[in-house]
Amino acid sequence: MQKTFFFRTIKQMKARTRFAPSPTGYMHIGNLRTALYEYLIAKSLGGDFILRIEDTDQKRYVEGATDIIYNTLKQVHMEWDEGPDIGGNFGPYVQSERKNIYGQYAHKLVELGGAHYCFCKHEEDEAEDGEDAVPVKFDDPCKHISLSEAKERIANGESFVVRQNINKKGTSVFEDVVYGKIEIDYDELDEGVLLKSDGLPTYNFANVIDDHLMQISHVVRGNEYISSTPKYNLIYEAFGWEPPIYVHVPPVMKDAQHKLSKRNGDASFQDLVKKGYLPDAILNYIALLGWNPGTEQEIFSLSELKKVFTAERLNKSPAIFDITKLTWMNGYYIRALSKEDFHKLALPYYAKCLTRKVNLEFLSEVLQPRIETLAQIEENVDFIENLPNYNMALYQNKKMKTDENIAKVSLALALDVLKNVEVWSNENLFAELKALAEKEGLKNGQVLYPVRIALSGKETTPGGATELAVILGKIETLNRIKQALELL
RNA sequence: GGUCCCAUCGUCUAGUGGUUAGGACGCGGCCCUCUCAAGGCUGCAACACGAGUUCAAAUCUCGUUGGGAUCACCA
Repeated sequence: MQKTFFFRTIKQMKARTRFAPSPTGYMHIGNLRTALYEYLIAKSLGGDFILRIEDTDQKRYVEGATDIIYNTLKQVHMEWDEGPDIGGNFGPYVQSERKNIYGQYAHKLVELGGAHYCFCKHEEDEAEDGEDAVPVKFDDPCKHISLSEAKERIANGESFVVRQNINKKGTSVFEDVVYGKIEIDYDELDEGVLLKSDGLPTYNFANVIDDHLMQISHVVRGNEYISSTPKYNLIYEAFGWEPPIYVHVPPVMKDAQHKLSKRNGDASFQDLVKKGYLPDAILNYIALLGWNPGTEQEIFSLSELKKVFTAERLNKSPAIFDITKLTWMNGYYIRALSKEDFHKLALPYYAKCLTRKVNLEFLSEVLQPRIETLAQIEENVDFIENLPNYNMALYQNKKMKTDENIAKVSLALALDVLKNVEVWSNENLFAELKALAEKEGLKNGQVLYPVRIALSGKETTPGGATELAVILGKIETLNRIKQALELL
């Protein structure tokens, strides 16, 4: 008996957070960061992370959008403990399937005095009175309709909404984990619609009902919800429920004055992945946008984050998304990959631009430390497929002490040597050409530089002369040198 | 406009009354070097402004300025 009680208490105190995106077909970076923080709060406290789909706005529903949500979370390995696809004890996890629940609670809230029925006609597009338009607080005449009359009109089939009552005077105070104490006058709150005429709830109502019913302990959301939080508290209060712990997070910005947004054409998680960013790197980067561990460590795996994350170290001020730093971090992750893993990731990119048979394994080795996004592969390997038409002036290099004349001589010498090389490895080729330079009284660069140009036709290449030779293979290497000799 | 919130290098940030204001990205230089990278070393670079409290303020208070959010049958 005692034991059961103890267990139950623990269970009720368990941390439970929820990621509640609406299926708009776009995984916003800011949303993903919120999801991460929700996940980390739950997991750092040994709790559960719940996925809930907020589709109460049927106008915004996009086909296939939930798959994007599932796939994104899977790609970054944020596994959810309950959700539409896997179920759980607090389902359903899709708001449109919870319509009846909201209806019941909405009517109950009216009985409790926290809301009233409203029959006002909804103005679709209210005329804007120019820039001076000062929103006037809506004073709902329906608030004065008696409950019995309202019920009668509803019974007669009249269209209605349930609208919140704000009867309190004075100041609402609540505590937020990141912003601290927030005070807002009840006068500022408007009596918003809770249940729409289509019978579905607005976010303002659904989130309260769901968060309570699903026993969510920490509500994490954008700070744009701060000003309406007192309204939610009023609903909790009317029902006699305990409000959750609030964690409002600042937005992720594109620049000092604009949020990162789909509307501005800013990159979504999918876009970044498409551009060659690694999911792990993206996740690591956004974790640090508004949070820091208090140490100087910056590279974190998800499991490391679970260990060190605390919501108390979340920042209050907005953070600008810096693609340059993400790119650096992505490069770091690419370099940290095993040879094999990098090669696997590179393969699809090779397939897009290479048909020539070359040593792809070795190509991957030289490429790995040289690129910061997988998309940079293409620009680095283009010369392999087709030798570009290059200017002979490329053979001039002061530091290497070469020019067209020296190139002509050393390429001819190199050709003779390479023709007879049997072991076509980087080490061996380098040793052979170095020996050649020494024998001929040339500087290493006077041999190697022209060879590299002859093989690539480019000023900069991923790898030196002998590395390119290994990638291209013996036959193509000899061909390209012969070709260069003809041009010179 | 009312209300709420925010303010340290260009960017992400550390800092909770006494620091040469630290780190990371980026940028410059040097080393290494078969080009370019990677790696190592190094340099430049910030407390928005003004009062006040205090022996002492990036840190506390007030104001100013700047920015953001919110005021939907969207979330």
